[in-house]
Amino acid sequence: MEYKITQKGTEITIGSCFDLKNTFDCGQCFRWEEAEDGSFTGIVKNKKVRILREGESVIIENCTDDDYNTLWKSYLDFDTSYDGIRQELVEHCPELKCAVDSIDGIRILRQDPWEALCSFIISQNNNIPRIKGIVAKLCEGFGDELSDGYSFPSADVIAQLSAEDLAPLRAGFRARYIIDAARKVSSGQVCLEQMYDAPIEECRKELMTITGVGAKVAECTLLYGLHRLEAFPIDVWMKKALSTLFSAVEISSLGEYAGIAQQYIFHYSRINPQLL
DNA sequence: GCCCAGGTATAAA
DNA sequence: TTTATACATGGG
Repeated sequence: MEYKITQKGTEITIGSCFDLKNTFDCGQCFRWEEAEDGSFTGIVKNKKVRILREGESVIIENCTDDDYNTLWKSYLDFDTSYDGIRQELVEHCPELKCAVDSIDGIRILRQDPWEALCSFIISQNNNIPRIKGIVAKLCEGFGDELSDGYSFPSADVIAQLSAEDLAPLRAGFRARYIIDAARKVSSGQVCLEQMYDAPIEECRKELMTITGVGAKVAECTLLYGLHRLEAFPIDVWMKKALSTLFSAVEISSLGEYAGIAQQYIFHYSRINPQLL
């Protein structure tokens, strides 16, 4: 992806395959906030940036050449052609065309696996505004203080705490799940690092040894935290959407990009609730 | 007040 | 192995 450093920040010519709102506000992440002007501000690994679109360009403010190459390029997954994947999905599975066409510019971010695991534990039986609130309180309470904001606290830090220590988060029954996850990750009982390329069935099984991590949270962790694009959250809701909207689509036939297909199916059924 | 949130643990059928 | 319920909390 072509880029240049200007006085505005790092400027990347990307064309159409990056819609900020559809990417940062689709439920895959919980630490990006939209401003009135449509720009988004977020913190990743102790770095805070503001991102905006300007025509064919994406501008990342407060982003050095080094930050771009070592962090943001990967986080925003700029080496993956999402237009290509869309095309491939439709060719592979024409039934998906209406869903793929229903939303534009979604990218799957390469988030930190621990942050994704923790965030999706918090997300269970919860709504997005409150999930964001709990995650923010977790960072403010236990993350490192940065010049302007807080980092996401490490599993090692959370592992030292008890469920009572998390009471200020108002996370309810999820507090003990967060602690259990942190302790298993911190001790190495659950090794997130090796899940980038271990057989996905083994990864699922290992994640689900954590209390409070079921099929859905495990799948979201794999998809959003470990960039396993073949991961597919097969929950009750998605089964229903698939069977009513896409009876011809077999989950197994969605192949290596099932996780991305799922994003389109989810959005399509959201804007066509009468079909469910 | 009431319903619900891209769920999961636990206890019965 | 499949099917109900409780779960903590607060947004709409």
